Amino acid sequence: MDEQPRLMHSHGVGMAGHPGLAQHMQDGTAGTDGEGRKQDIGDILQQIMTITDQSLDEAQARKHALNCHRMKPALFNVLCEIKEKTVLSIRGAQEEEPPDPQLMRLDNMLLAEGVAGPEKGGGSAAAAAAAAATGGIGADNSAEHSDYRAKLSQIRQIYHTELEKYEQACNEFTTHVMNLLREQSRTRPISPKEIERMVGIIHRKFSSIQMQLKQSTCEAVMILRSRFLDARRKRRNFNKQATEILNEYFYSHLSNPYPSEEAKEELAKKCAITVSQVSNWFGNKRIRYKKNIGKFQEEANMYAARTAVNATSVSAHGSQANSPSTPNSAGDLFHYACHPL
DNA sequence: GCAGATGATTCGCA
DNA sequence: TGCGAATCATCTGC
Repeated sequence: MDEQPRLMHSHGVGMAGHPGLAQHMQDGTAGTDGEGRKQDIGDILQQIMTITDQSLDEAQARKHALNCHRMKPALFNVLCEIKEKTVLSIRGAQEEEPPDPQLMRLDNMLLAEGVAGPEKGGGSAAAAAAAAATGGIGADNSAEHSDYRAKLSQIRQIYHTELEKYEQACNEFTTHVMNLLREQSRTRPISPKEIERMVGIIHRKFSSIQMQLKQSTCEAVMILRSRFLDARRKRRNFNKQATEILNEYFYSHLSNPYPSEEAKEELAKKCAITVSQVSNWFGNKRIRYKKNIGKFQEEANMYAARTAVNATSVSAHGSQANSPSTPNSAGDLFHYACHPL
């Protein structure tokens, strides 16, 4: 390709509006007949304007004819001058933009969820975090986690495929435009900066498409996550044994039904539930007992009786265990019943 | 299907 | 941060 025409250089001042052309004409490189010159320039411009309407072969032939045209250098100089003026007016318009905060947020979120960046077990950390947030340890967790992981991995795969597609399309389009500009630089002045600017415009367009992709990926992850959390909300009643253990502790500590952290941990272990479930249970129990002592009286009596039997048998064996499930005394029940929460 | 029971969540307070 | 209170959502027995 001919590199020479692409160079933009300064020109003398002469004819108003087209000083380069004037100088060019004055130094004898152009024709002498004024009307003929106008006609020549009119022709050459017309050919440039219509070159894209022609077939490839026709266009190639025309391009060749244009490149060899005797008026081409003069026209090229004029275009160079017009261009310089235009460039001055647009200079500074393409300064480096700061990174888009929304894009940064999306990137961070995709990274945190394990969708973007290196694969970290397909978002198992996120699944674990979601599970931890609900305080559940259910036995069926692994199945739900694997389901969550599978779906997240699917989202990740789609995201990366689409991203790759966009990047490929962007590169192809950029190359195409650059080739076009190089080709056009044979007939009109195009500076490297201008090409750079055009590439920048293309990249910005494609990055806005990428942002949409990132946004919809984030939405998909959010929906998946909320569905996962909703699934965790499904409650299961504790088994009878667990309820017995919790009730025994509650009624044997009626004067102060607030288990310590250690006691909660021990109860959690015995009942095969989490500490937070123990806390929930005691919270619910206290409030419901307080609201309707009469209704719970029978239950309280039953556990009090059981407490008495246990205490007797324990004392008979000469040892007074102090485990959370070991009831204190029936006095507690009386005290609590008389002094409700 | 309905009412009551029950585990979980949320919010305000100390 | 733990608790009480209100509320939600689901389970369970009828």
